[in-house]
Amino acid sequence: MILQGAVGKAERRQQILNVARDVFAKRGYHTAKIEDIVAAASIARGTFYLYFEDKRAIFEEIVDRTIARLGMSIVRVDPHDGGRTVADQVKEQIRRIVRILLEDRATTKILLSDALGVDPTFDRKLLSFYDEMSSLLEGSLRDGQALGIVREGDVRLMSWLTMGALKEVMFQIVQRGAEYDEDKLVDGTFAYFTSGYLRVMVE
Amino acid sequence: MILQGAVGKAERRQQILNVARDVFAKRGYHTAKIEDIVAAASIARGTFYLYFEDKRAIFEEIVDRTIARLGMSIVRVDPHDGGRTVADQVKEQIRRIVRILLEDRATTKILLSDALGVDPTFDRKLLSFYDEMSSLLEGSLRDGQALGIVREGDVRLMSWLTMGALKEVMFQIVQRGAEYDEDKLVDGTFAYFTSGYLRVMVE
DNA sequence: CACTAGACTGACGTGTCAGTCAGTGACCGG
DNA sequence: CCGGTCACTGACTGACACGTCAGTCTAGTG
Repeated sequence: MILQGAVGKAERRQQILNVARDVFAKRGYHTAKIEDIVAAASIARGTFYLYFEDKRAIFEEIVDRTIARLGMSIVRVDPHDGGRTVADQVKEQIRRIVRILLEDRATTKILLSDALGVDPTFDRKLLSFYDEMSSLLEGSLRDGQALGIVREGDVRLMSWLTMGALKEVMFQIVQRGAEYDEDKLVDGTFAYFTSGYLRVMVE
Repeated sequence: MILQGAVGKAERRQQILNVARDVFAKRGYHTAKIEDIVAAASIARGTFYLYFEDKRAIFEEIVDRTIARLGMSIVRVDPHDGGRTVADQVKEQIRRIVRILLEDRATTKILLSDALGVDPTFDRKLLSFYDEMSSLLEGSLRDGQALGIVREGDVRLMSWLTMGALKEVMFQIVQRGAEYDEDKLVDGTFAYFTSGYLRVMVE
């Protein structure tokens, strides 16, 4: 049995990953130097490269993890679910997304402010993730329209508006390090989707 | 009277500015090299530096112009305006913003995808611009609540949701180079703000 | 034609970092 | 005690792109 000097391989890897996440969150991808990461992790420059291919690779791994979790969290709303109303299911959907994003604020900040513009290949990947999310949402909205629980109108536009609204709120919260009651957040957002906010005679 | 060889100083400056805007829009701030800009403008490296301090300066100038125009376009809604309903005024507000952003798509793309993460100082500037916009909106929403034309609820949250929704739509449109009928866009967005889209029993 | 102003040029010097690699010491099995 | 393995180190290298500046070219002027 081998007793590592200080830490095992997997632990070291995880440690570097965590430190790098914080550094990226604090300084942004381009401003963050490998030097900053290794200094913060108290390891030598070379050690970093024993665990990660290069700067981009570690960044990608950080972002990928959260993207994957977000992707997994999306569940199709089932209008015929006996126990739960559509409203509850939508709320739960919002809650799941909010939870994941607030759980690791550093990564969320990276995802929502720095991840775009790192590298053309990576950009495409991220954009297609958003596309996928958006398409899923569009599909749901179309189903909803068929069932009469979603207002008529351009579903693509609606899905963009919805994604953007959520993204911005999460960005603002992590950006400012603000605490926000999860229920208030979910309910407020749900109310927004349900009925907007402007109460004004039209026509 | 002096007749310049090919172009006057002001024209040259403007030419470089336009070319740089396109290059930034296409490649992103960090990927775009000064070399790309001067090549596209068919000028020498040195010439660039006769007109602009450095890369950051020209980028800032491009973004600043649009930010300033956006800032100027915001008009307070006046509920007691004889001729125009609140609804019309809000629609017009949306239309003004959409117009400015679609008028120069290249700059809009830069503003909404690359401008963050360029430089800590610049980041702060951009964030405080968004803050300002958001505060203005919050104020209007509060007024609206007092008048009973805006639903009760957290105005800060509402303003974030609103800004994000608009930003995302504009981003998607310029990102994809999609054509979108201005009226459909304005009406669709307005409808979203007015009444959301989910038609579902609550409680 | 000689001279000047100033717009323009592009080879060059320089700093910055990402990534490398020869070397060190700890530990282990024989 | 010795050879080997393994995690780790940090000085080093090379590429890249930024910004400069000595020099060119052209159009106006006397």
